[in-house]
Amino acid sequence: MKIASWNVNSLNVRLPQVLAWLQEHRPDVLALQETKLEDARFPVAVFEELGYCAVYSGQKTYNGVALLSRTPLTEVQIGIPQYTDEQRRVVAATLAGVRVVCLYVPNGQAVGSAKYHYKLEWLSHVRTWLEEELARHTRLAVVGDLNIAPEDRDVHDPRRWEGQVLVSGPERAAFQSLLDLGLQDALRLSPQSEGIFSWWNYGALAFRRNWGLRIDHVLLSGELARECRACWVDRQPRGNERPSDHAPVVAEFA
DNA sequence: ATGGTCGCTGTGCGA
Repeated sequence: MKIASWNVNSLNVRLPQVLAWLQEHRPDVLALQETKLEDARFPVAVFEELGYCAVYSGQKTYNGVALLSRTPLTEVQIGIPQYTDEQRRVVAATLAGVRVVCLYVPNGQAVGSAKYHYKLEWLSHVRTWLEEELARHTRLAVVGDLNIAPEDRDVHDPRRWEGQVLVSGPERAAFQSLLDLGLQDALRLSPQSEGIFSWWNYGALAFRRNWGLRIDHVLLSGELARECRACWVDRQPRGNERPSDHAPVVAEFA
């Protein structure tokens, strides 16, 4: 079993890259964020040709999430239950006995801004919901663009970033509160080299010099964490022509 | 080095 997540920053632009990546890596499930596509425009048929079914929740211009799976998706959940949010940022489904929650956490723009407060409120609603999801599903994976670099080692230049959005204390506390539910950061389950990031600013030098942040994550329930054999960031697509600013994160299971 | 770039829109905004 292989679970992957990728913020594609427009599925319309990135579709050829996503198709190529799916064919090369054949994950059982790929979670997408920032599809920026209304549901009527989601390219279901193209994915079906590759053997993937899809569930999606999108909107024009902003946000948009999807799950692509090689096996049928059941118990589909769009959005956070009991939290009204017009922004399309959440889709969850069950496949092959695994519950997968795909999140596109708000960016937050700047510490103290209205969008920052929305981010923290949104995360607290996610936490409440995931607590219930964990009670219902012992095999749970929470994946996506969480827009939080949880530790200084997830930041290329921690001093420069100190206190900024994506690394601020309240955001990191919100991330920790998800771990406190009993979720584990898959990438940190085994020893890692330094400088593993999943996002690099657009611009000629950022990726080449590895000026990045690790803000895309795979979080696993205890049962799935025990089955996890490896977790890595695939930097290859970030070097494509017209890349997304994010790279895929992949977790492999026994 | 967090926009010096993108994507989508529409002459600006969000990331």
